[in-house]
Amino acid sequence: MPKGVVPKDAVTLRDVADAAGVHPGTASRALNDETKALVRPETIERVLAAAATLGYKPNLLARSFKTRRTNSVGIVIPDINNPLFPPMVRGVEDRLFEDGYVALLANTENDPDRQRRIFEGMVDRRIDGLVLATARRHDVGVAELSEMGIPIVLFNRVVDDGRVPSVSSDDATGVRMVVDHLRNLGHERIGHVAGPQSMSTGHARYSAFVSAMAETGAVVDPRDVVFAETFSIAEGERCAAALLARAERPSAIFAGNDMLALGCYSVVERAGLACPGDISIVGFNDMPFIDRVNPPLTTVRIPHYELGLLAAELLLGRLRNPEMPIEAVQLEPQLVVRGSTAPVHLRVGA
Amino acid sequence: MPKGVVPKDAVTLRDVADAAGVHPGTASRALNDETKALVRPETIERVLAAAATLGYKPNLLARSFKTRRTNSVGIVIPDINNPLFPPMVRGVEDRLFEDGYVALLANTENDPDRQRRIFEGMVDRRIDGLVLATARRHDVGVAELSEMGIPIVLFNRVVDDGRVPSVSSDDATGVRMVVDHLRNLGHERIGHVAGPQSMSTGHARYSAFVSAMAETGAVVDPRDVVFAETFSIAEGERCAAALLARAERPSAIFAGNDMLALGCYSVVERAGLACPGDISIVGFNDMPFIDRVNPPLTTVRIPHYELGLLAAELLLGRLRNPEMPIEAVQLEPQLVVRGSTAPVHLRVGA
DNA sequence: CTGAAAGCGCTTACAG
DNA sequence: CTGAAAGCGCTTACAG
Repeated sequence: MPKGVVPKDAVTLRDVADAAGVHPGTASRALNDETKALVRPETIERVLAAAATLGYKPNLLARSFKTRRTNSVGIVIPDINNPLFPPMVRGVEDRLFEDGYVALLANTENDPDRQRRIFEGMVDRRIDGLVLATARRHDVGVAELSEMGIPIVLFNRVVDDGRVPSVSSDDATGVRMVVDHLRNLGHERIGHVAGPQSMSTGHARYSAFVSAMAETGAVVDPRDVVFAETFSIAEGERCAAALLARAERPSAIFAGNDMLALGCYSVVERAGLACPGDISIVGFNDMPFIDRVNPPLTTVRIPHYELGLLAAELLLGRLRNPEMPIEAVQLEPQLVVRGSTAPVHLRVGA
Repeated sequence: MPKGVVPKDAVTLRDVADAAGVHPGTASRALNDETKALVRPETIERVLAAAATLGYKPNLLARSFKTRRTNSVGIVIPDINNPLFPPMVRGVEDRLFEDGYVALLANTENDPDRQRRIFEGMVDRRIDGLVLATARRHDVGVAELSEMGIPIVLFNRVVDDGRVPSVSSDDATGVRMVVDHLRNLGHERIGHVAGPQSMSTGHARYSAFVSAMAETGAVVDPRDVVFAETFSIAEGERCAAALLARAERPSAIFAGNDMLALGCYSVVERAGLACPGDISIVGFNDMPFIDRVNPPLTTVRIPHYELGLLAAELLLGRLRNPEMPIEAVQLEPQLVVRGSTAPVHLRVGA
C-alpha cells in the first residue's frame, strides 16, 4: 500500500480561481447552481471558461465531507438471486441515476446480523438515504435507522407500525382475486403454503386468504395451511409435501409466492400427480421467467419495476423535504390466469 | 434543503483524544491498526476505552478525503434482469463485503454513453476499483479507465487486447463440448444463432463453433449462422426465424447463450415444431431457472458465483499490490445434457 | 513513543 | 457581488 502519499488532485478549485482571477470562494459560488445567483454573470462566465480549459472536476469527497451529502443511497434486499428483485432494483436505480445519485447494493440473506453490518457500513459512509426490501414486521434495525433520522423507504415488505414510508402491493386485493378465481372454478378446499409470518408479505397474504375464503362461504381447515420459514423453493417443497401427505388433500394450493409455488410444482410432479389435472396451484408475484415454467403458473402480477421506481421517488422526495408526511403506497395487483388451475369438474377422479 | 447547516459529528476524534488525555494525532494512531505499533500499549488502551465509552465512530468521509481510499468498488453490468448476472454480482459482493468494502452497482444496458456516465459518477466518487461485465472487444471506456490508472477487473466478457485482468469461462472448450455432443448424436448440419460479435462472448463462441465443427469434419454453411445484435430473447426469435425459413433447415441449433436459446424455443413452438423431435437446441451459460423451462434445455454450465468471487479476489489483490501482473483467468465449463437434444435417428421423418 | 502543525479541497457565514 | 477566513474530521510527515 502506498503510504504517506497523498497525491493532490490534478486541478483544484483554487487552480480555477487563480486562472479566472477570482477568489476560490467566488469560483465555488460560480460553479454551484444553488449559489450562482449571487455572482455577476461575467464572473460566472470567466470561472466556467477557466474550469473548462483546465478540465476541472470537483473532488466529490471534499464536497461531501463539507456538505454531509454524498448523493448516494443504499439499496438493501434479501437476495438478488430471487428473480423478484432484479426488476425492482432496476426501478430504484434508474430513478436514482436520473437524479445523479449512485446506488450501493447489498444482500442480507434475511440475516438480521448481516443486515446490521450492512446498515452500519452504509451509514458510516454517509449514504443520504436507504431503500429497503428486507423489513420484518417488527424490525429493530429499521427502527434504529429511523430513530437516527436516516431517510428510509421500504419496498415490497412493510413494518407493522406504519411509521415508515413504503411502497408495496395491495396483497389483500391480490389474494381475494386468487380465492375468487379458485372458488369460481369450483374448488371447495384450498390449501395454503403460507410465507413467513414474520414478514408482512407472508402475513398479509395468509390473513387475506383466510378472510377471502370466509367471504366466499368457505372455511379454512387449519391443517390445510402450512407455514414456510422462508420464501424459497425448498420450503415450498417441504410445505407442499406436508399438504399432500394428508389423507384427503385439497384440490388446490395457493402458494404465498412464486418461489413457494415452484416448490409445490416439484413435489406434485414427484408424487406423480398432474397439475392442474389432479391439483391446481397458484402463485404470487408473477416474477420474471415464471411464465416459462411448465405447466404455466397462474399467479398475481405486481408491478415490480414501478414499485422500485416509486420507492426511489418517495425517497428522493424525503431527501428534498424531510418533513414530508409518511406515505404507504399500495400498488394494484392483477390476476394472471395461466394453465395451473382448472375447474374441478375437469379433474381426473373428481 | 437545509442550507448553511453543517451539523458536527456527535463525537469526533478530538473528543476521544481529550477524554483519553492525549493528542488527536496519538488517538488517531492508536485507533488505526496500521499505526498502532507506534504507540505505547497503555496509551492504546486508554484511547480505546475513551472511544468505547463515548461511542466514537470515525467519520469515514473525512478519512477517505484524507487518504483517498473509500473502500468502495463499482460493479458495472449490462442488466441485472438478465438472470446470468445476479449470481455473479453476489459473488463479487460477498467477497468485497468480507473485506469491508461496499459495492456500487449500475446497469449500462450496453449503451456506451450510459456506460460513460456511470464510470464518471463512480470515478468522481473515488471508488477504489471497478469490476466490469460490460466490456466490448474494443472498449474505449475501459481503455480510458485503464489509462487513468483505475484498478479494473473484467468478468464474463474480456477485451481483445489482453491488457486488462479478467475472469471468464473457457468458451472454446465449452463450445467444443456442445459440437461434439451434437455430432455424436448424428447431427450433420448444425445452425448457430451467434451472439453479438462486438463482444468477446459472442465472438469466441462463434469462432469456436466454426473450428470445432471443422475438427469433427463438418463444414459450416455460412447461411446456417445468423448473428444476433444483443443477447436477448427477442433477437433469439429473430435469428431462429431466419434459420427456420431456409428451404432445408439444420437439424440442430446452437444458440450463443440461454437467452437466445429461449428465443429459439418460442419460434420453434410457434412453428409447430417439436423439440427435440424435429429440431435440437442447445444454449450456453446454464443461467438460473433455465432448468425449469420445457423442454429441458441442454446447455453449458459456467460457474457464475465463483466467477464473481474470483473477479473480486483479483481486484482486491490489485488494490493491495498495484504492480501485480495481469491475469486472465478462465474457468472450466461443463456440458449439461437435458432434454432439448436427441439423436437424429429418433427424429420424426429422419 | 507523543505532540504540534499542516493540509486534504471544498463550502459558507461574515464582512465589506 | 466578492474576498478573506474558518472549518468540516481526519492522517501523517516532522520534531522532539
